[in-house]
Amino acid sequence: MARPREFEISDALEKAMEAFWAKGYDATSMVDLMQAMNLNKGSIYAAFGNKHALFTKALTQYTDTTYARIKHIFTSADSPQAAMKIFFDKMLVEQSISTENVKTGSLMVNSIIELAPHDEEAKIILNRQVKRLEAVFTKAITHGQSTGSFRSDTEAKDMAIEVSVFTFGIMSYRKTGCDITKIQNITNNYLNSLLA
Amino acid sequence: MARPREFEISDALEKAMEAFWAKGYDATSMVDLMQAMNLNKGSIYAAFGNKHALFTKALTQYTDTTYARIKHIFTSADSPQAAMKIFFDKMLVEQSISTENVKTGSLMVNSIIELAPHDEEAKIILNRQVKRLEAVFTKAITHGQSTGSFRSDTEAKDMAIEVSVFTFGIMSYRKTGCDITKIQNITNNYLNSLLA
DNA sequence: ACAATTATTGACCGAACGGTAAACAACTAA
DNA sequence: TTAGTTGTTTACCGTTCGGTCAATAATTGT
Repeated sequence: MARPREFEISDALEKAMEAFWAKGYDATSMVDLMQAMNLNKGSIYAAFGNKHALFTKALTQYTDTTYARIKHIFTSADSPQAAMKIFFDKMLVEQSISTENVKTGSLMVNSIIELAPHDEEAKIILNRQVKRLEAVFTKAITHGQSTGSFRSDTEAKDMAIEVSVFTFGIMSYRKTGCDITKIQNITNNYLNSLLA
Repeated sequence: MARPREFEISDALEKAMEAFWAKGYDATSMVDLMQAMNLNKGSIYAAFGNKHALFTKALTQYTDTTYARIKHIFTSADSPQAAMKIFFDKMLVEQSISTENVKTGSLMVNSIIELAPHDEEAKIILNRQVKRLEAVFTKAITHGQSTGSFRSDTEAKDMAIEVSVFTFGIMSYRKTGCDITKIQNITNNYLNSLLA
């Protein structure tokens, strides 16, 4: 053994994630990251390799914890429509009550737009997240359709993708800085339109 | 009078816009722009001021021409629902058959996500575009509701915002590189769900 | 106590960044 | 023809970028 690390990897990744969330991958400099993580440049490189590797690790930690939280919502809620409502509510709150209000939108959607077209590694992580969230939606909608609470005029899988698309829309639209209560209203309308 | 400019301002802005569309504002360097516009650095600075001014001018030209095209669709179509269908179709095509397929998504949504939170000038241009597009939607939906073709259980204005949000969603979701026919399918479903 | 190992620190690197300016070229008015 | 004006070219500027490395600090096994 030797000198132990003075920080927790996952704490550092969390801080890095917040920095990337606030400014995007490109616009977040190593200096920004050093300040956000409260670490020297050398320590960051020793622990994570380089800026891109740091990003993919932070992004993976983010997608994994987010997926776990969403999955938990859908497995513990009383019904599919209750789960969907909680999901939308939490999603909106998560975007708003963060540090300094700089974390607007979703790191997933932000990163898809900035990086997916030309960053293969990021794309893999992000597409994986999209796919598994859609699987959660599909399962809930299928269940909801079988009990008659969800509309049955559309295949569950297609409806799940539509929910995904709508979610992406909310995440993007919120970045215009519009009133959150307006968005809550729109979201409630949309949710109701999914029900039978 | 003196030596005339050897290029057209709007042509140069169009080329700049394509470059910004492909890589985003930050990631597009002046060298990228010089190549895309086929202009020397000095000429660009003489004509447009600096990188940010070039961007806002290119963005304004883009939002203005796009708005004109969309407005034309809604004023010349046979009915509100026909207009909405043409709008969604055109929107999807515009994202796909561009040069080298690098222009994915929408410059408006891409820019909102990258810049709106911290770039006040860009935010003004973009919010203006969002607002006037929503006005077009609202007018069409109001008309559609009065003739009974659109659902009337939601206020036209709210439904217009929902359409806006859904459009944002499509623009973002497309960046995952998913199959466009899948998206067309989802979009058709969504459009039908707006009708009475 | 002391070697071995690993983390931290801070100075440093070349490259790329946005931006500037002087020299040159092309046009007009007189 | 020439003076005045403006566009184009190109070399150059300071700054910031991501990244490296040698020196130093902290810990463990023996």
